Amino acid sequence: MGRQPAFKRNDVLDKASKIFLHNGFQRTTIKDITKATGLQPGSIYSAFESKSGLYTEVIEYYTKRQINLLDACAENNDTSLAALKTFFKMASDNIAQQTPDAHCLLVYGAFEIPKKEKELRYYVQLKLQEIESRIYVLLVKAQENDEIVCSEDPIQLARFLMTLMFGHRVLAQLHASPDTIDNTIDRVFQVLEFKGDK
Amino acid sequence: MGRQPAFKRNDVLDKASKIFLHNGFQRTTIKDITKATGLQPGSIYSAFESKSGLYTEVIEYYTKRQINLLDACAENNDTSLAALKTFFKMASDNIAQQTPDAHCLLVYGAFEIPKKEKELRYYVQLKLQEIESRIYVLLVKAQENDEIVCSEDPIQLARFLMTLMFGHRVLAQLHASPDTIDNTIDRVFQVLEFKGDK
DNA sequence: TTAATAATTGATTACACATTCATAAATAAT
DNA sequence: ATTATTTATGAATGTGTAATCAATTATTAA
Repeated sequence: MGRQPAFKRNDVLDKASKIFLHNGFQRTTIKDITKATGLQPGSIYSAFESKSGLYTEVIEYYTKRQINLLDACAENNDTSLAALKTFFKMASDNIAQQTPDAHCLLVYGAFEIPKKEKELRYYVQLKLQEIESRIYVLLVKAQENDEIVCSEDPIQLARFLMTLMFGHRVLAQLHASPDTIDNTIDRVFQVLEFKGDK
Repeated sequence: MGRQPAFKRNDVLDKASKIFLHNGFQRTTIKDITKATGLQPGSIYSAFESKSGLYTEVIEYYTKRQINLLDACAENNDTSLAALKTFFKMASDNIAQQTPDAHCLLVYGAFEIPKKEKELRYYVQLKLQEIESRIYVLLVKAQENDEIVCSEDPIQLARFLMTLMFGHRVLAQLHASPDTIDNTIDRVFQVLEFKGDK
């Protein structure tokens, strides 16, 4: 009973995520959201409570998509190592090509969400850890199959890969050249693959 | 002729840099600056023209200090490799200890300066390149003295180190654990030192 | 002393923006 | 049809803040 919502929640999240990804949390205005979605402020507030509330759901939506991407890599590659390489290569291609996906909502948020928005900041951390733990799982599998060096702690390796990815997200903001990015990736996987002596 | 300024420019820059480092460009208000410096808005505007103008000078001031740090490392270490290690270890200690210097004004700015502030963003890029080129010089020296692997392009190595540092600055925002940071550094210098087989 | 110049003061202005709310419109149960 | 319930509308509100400016104070040259 009652009037039907005139929008699909995921549509709004999708459009909002694109805007947040481009302008960040602070510099995205409700007006931007209304323009992109065709909704009025009141509708947005009744559906998401606040700008922070909307952002929280966008983060959830975004992270799900990233994890789906990682899962797809795991399915479509023969080895876990290949899956990881594909995942990182995809990200770096986006950065090199300066597509909208060059940026990461979570890394962006880590810098940009106001300090007083404690829950929001915490949530970002949580979501990055979710991604890290998926990478960890792939690394463990890769070690079990002797695809990568086994003497290293996979927890530390996962954090190393995350750190690399973070660095790339900074490069994305700086419009770094494609070869800088590729080169860095190659170097890091050398570490994993134990090929210091190439 | 005319009244004397009641402040030393560098004092203002120093105090402002601490605030910008903590709150970023966007969330630092002129009121914050007036509180920290004891100056009134009018004085700040007549001295620095605008918030962006002040920020620009702060960036210059900050970068000079970073480069002085790097130069000091070069002087106080026997080898260029040791100098680089010391420099990165210093930064990572700040991150691990969560000191104010855990954050980098330039990396922070890369994410956070509004896109329309084109000159400011460009300036940040420029300053990061200045730091990169100092690191490049040290890497070339290290190669000349066979301290690190010679088969690699020192330009790419410098960018690799910068990327690592960028990643660390993200970790700083996320309150990463000290051992995560140290571990990552060790791993990267393994690459430089060619010790895949430790 | 006086005039010319420069810096300081801080209230004021103008604007951007998150959020609200009274009113209107749609939907479903009775 | 009527009523109850939910959603949509968009103008209005309140707040925070970058920037301004007329009045004031200090400094120096003549």
